[in-house]
Amino acid sequence: MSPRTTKQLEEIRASKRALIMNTALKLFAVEGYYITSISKIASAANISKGLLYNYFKSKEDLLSEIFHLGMDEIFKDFDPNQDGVLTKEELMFFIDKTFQKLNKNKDFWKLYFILIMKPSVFKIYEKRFMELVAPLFQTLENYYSAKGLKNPNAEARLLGATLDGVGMHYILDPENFPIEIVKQIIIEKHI
Amino acid sequence: MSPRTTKQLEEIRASKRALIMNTALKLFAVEGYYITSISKIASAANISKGLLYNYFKSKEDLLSEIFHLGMDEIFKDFDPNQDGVLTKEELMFFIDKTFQKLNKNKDFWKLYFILIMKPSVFKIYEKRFMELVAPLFQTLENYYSAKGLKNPNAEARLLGATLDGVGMHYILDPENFPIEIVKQIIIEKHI
Amino acid sequence: MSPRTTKQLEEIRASKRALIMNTALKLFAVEGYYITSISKIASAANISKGLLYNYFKSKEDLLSEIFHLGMDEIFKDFDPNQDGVLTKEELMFFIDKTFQKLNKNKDFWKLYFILIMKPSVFKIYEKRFMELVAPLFQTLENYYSAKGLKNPNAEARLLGATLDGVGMHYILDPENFPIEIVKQIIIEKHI
Amino acid sequence: MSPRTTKQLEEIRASKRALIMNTALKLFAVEGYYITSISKIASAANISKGLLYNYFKSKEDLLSEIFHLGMDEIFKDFDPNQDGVLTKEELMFFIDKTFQKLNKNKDFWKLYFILIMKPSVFKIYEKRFMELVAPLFQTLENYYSAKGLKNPNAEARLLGATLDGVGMHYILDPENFPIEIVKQIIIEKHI
DNA sequence: CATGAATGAGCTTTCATTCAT
DNA sequence: GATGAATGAAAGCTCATTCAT
Repeated sequence: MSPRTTKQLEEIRASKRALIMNTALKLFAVEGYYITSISKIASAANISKGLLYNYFKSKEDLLSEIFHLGMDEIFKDFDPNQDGVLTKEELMFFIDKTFQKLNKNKDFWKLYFILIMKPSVFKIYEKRFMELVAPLFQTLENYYSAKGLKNPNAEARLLGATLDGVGMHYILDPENFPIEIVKQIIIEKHI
Repeated sequence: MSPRTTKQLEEIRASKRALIMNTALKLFAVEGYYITSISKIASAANISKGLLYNYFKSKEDLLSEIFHLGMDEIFKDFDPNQDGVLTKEELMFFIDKTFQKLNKNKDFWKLYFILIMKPSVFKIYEKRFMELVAPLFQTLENYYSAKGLKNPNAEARLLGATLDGVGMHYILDPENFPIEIVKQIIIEKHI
Repeated sequence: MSPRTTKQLEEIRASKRALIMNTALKLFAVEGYYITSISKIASAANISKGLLYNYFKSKEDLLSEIFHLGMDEIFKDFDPNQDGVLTKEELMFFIDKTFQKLNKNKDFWKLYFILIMKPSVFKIYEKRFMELVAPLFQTLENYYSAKGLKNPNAEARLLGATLDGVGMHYILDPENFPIEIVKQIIIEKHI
Repeated sequence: MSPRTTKQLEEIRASKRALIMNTALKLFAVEGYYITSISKIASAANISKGLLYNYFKSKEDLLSEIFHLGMDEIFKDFDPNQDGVLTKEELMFFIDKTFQKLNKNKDFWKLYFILIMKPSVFKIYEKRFMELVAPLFQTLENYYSAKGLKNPNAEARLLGATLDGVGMHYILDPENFPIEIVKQIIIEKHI
């Protein structure tokens, strides 16, 4: 009789939004962004095409929302006390956490690797990406600097690249990649 | 006015084929595979769309040919004497060579990173890829084994992943990435 | 807390109906009929899309209602005593009144000119339109006939067309069109 | 065997372009611009949708091309010796010619009246339109000025508006509108 | 060998309309 | 009376591919 309350509506919107984003994330990661049509997403989420556009302005917007949300979630707890100082234990914890996240969000990371290489798309995310990643690199650099290494910046860059490379290889072939031992070796070499 | 000899015709075909492939490689790397239309490739190569189909049976085929040729070229001299034994000097040379190639073929490597992550596409190339890469990994593993390391396979995998990660980061931001110093550190850490 | 009386409800309905029609008229005139979506009208009128359909059974129906109401209002006082006889003063008054109305209802007249040319739409309104306009033309014809002119019908038709043409030009460029002087000339030429 | 000559291609392009424009003009005039879908145009012209986009960048572009070509053709011989001086005979000739053109290009004129009132569209054509029409009005003004009339500009504007109004009414109801007699009366009143 | 007009399937997107609440 | 989530048909447009020349 009476219209739904604001709270009800918000719940509907939030849960449907999440449904669409999760469905799309999976498809984007498994099939690729261009291959995945709006129709496919809609029917996989059991909604109409039209409704999707009620939640997202465009296909690109949907991608962008997924990516930003993912980045925020992934990076949010890499920011423990923000003092910029890293102990040996903290760095070990950081690396450990990285691998845990990789395991828990394979779909997102697959999308991340796909997107990060997409020329036209990377520019859109570059700024946000740099904002999130820059402090991380700085902290790492400080760590290596305090350790007395000659090229702390290069060491930090190398660790970042190594983690990305390992992530890529692991995601491409999760069954055969010796992820645990590799993690140990990284800790030995880079701490 | 005499008809072209078979040899001349073959030369024309070969050079036109190369022209198309190089044009497409550049566009694929810079703009992306889906964005790049056959029309664009044809007009960038100053030929007609029809002619392109005279050389490649589909857009996907063109991509595949580029990728395979690239892979073959890139990997062909990583196979020096095939004895499977690597000295310290040879490994250093190998790493050095890897970075040189990265620099000389940025377009190809960009395409390589894009494609390798594309789920639907990777499967097509997986076999050939593994054939090319497997002996490399084996040789590396032997090297680390001979060196007495505990986990030679993981060490080999890690070096591969590290090189890929560095390649990715370097290609994304060639101006700022300290490629030379990173190379030195890799040599220190992994040899 | 007592339920609203029937009369109150009727008032609410009437005023909301008018609100929707005025909002839509403005948007139709300024943006065009097809461009203006139901959503836009609803949000401009601060109501829900659903409610709009409580008052009008379709977009076309809304347009039709606006147009009919406008026509009725515009033409209602062109029918003073219905005796079909027009004095010179009455004709001057008529022309004057026409221009006044043009000024007061520019939005409606713009819509009128747009719609009158729309083939598919004109047929819908043609009958009502003719019913309203025919007596006017008849009266004008009688006037010219009484004045002894050779082609009273053509004179009446010409005056009608002239007023429409002037209306169009005035609405397209209200700042520069010398409406007052033009009115005087029309009076001179056509009375 | 050999590809078509440039001349052949030009002929194909020109005739197909004209076919599309004529088909679209008719449909736009009879059904309206928005109602007429690209599919309808294509199938009325017996070509595929895709081919239409080979000749026109967009639906709007097609409309624009039709309108501009029409305007140019219509106005091109209203520019006899460009001396800006009009004799009584020339003005009569001008009015006569106007009505002839109206008759020969009813479809175009219908489209013209539809478009000229379309808010969003008129702005696109305004400039070209003004360039074509302004000298005409100037010449008319000079004529009335030379005749010693008090308000030559308003007289010119009125004649323009009258011709447009008559055009509109005639097009809306060609069978019943006494076009010939009306023309005579206009000549009497405005010359 | 070479051309580009032509096709048509399939894409993203819009929007009038419905209906459970 | 009032809401807005949901639908689905249809729109404009793109593009890999074909084929007559």
